[in-house]
Amino acid sequence: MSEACNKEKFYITTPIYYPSGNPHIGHCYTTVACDTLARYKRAKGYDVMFLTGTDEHGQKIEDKAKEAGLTPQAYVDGIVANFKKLWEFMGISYDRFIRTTDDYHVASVQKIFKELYNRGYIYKGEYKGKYCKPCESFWTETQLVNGKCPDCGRDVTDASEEAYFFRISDFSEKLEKLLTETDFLQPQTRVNEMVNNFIKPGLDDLCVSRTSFQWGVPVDFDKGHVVYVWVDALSNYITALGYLNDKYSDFDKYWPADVHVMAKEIVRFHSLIWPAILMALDLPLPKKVYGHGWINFGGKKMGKSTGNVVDPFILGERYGVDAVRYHILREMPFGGDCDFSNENMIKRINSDLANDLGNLVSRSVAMVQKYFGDTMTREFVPVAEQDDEFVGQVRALPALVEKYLDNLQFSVALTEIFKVVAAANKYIDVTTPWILAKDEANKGRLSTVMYNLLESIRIISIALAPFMPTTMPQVQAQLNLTPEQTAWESIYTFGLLPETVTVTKGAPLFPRIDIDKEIAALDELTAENEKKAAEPEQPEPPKFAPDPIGEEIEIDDFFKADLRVGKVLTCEAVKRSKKLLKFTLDDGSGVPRTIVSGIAKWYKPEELVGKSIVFVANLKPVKLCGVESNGMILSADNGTDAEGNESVRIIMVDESIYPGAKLR
RNA sequence: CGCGGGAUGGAGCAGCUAGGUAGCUCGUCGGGCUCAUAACCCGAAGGUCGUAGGUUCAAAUCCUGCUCCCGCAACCA
Repeated sequence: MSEACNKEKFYITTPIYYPSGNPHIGHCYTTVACDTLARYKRAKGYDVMFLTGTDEHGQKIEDKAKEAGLTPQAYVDGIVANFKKLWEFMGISYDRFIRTTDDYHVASVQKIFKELYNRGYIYKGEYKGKYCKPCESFWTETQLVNGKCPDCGRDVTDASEEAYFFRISDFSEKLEKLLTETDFLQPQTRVNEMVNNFIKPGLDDLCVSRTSFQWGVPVDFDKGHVVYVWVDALSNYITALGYLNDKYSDFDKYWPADVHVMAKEIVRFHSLIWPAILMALDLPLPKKVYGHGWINFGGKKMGKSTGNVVDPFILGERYGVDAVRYHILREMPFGGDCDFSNENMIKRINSDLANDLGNLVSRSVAMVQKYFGDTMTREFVPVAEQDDEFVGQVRALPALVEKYLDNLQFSVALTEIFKVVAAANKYIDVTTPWILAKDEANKGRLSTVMYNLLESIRIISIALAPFMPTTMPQVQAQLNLTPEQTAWESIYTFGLLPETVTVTKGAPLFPRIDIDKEIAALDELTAENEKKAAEPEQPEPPKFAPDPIGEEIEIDDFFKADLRVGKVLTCEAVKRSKKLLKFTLDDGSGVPRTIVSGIAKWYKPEELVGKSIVFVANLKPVKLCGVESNGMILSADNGTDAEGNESVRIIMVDESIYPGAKLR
């Protein structure tokens, strides 16, 4: 048996990110959290597999590539390179990077799909939707724009597309048990959401193949079908270990995953679909799925704080990668969301990293040098009432850190570590080394105090190393620690540091940041970026490309639609809806007509009252968000504005036209 | 009555599961120290714990109504 076989394994994954745009601070949070955990487990002696990667298929990528005038592959290659660059920059120690366009993954997915089919969990059915003939595209109801094809604006027809479905409904009882009776899904608060919203109403079988786009893994036994996201993306967690492929061969070693980490919006897929797929394949389930919160930028402070700089490259360059890693892990509470602002980040860096930690190391090392020269030998002179509490606190730290890290409570673990940093600063105050140094008779006591400080710094540096992998080795270098003295297990032994220590003063670990100057600099940076972003827009006149003219129709087709003029009597927002406005119209009939229209984004209700508009009068009524709508208000797609937001304007007509007048 | 989360001193949060002196960080003010990155240490001011009721000897904590925020879901006919 090789040594590796005796080690316990730890398999941790980030989601595979969707490279439809460049990586941002949110991607960083998940990945840094995983990296910290991976480093911690490695330090503890686990055989760690840390997987990350990219999910590169699907319609959206196909579209984005077309927009950019690239092939989908070329498009994703570019963005994936940026992801990899960022991870290198952030010090992410992933062991493997999977791309869903990797040959071995594609081949495995085809086998998995076939296997699910053979087992009877995937069946061919019909995917009902809307079809646009000229575009040969399928759309779901929700993709339609004003009931028309979002691509060309032409009418769509009810149609069904042949598609394969996964019988997730077969697993709903098992899934409910998994979620409610185990701690599979963390934090627990997410469980209710899953069970109430998805399992209790009944799980619909999942559409797992599409024919409406090509950029995906082909279903090898049915031409024209492409595997639709779920089976393709989720199975990366096993194909990357070599499941049904020859590229790797450590599936047996690492599966099941110890934890899948992700942001909360994709918890649903990982806690319902993924376990169901694994159940269907008769494979063990991951031990834990952890959904963390989001980094928001909403909470704008009073004052004129303009846009925040959140580009991780810029932040890392200005403040150091470790400071950024520290901040996001410290700020994000277990399970909840946090608000990101440059101001808070700088405050945090200054107070925690520069003032408390950096300064602690700096003053301690400086004192040793000043009072003993570079090398100090400890003479053991304890003073119980000064030392015991402090040393006890340092000794208690490792257990706390491990407890919280094992539970993915990064911010709490950091809080505990920094309590010890504060205690060390206080210890200096209580023991007053500068007074001891004045009397040669106190040299022994002084050496004990300094030793205790250095030893606490050693332990702190080990505890922080997974969080701040660049800076902590610098701390350890100042104490000239050996690998044995920085090994994780050495954290338990207060007093491992030899009696004779040599120190080497280094540069400040975290230079203090002048907050006002820095905010000003960042604002300038932001302004520049905004200018840059705005400039190229200006030379080009606001572009408006009318949609192509639709299919030829007979005049009778036109007269099928009964278009009328109506005067807006009242207009109000529909409750619990973001997009809808509810109109009552005078349509000439004497009875007010109610129409609901999705134009809340472009008009305020009050500005429409009294206007004369055109509506389709003989449209079949439907309920929208609980309100019955009798018709459709005509509006024009008016291109996109400078920021790329689409614009929609209502057709308004001459006030002199009577309500109820028919258009032709 | 779709599901869920939140409302605690100027700011950001903890405390609520198992009711009983309201705690932390930042900021402000005062003091101490001088080893240190104008850093560190101590102290003080500052809270009707969203609102109205209820249970209880006792409620930030349990129950009910309400208001406001935020996610998810739904919704652009």
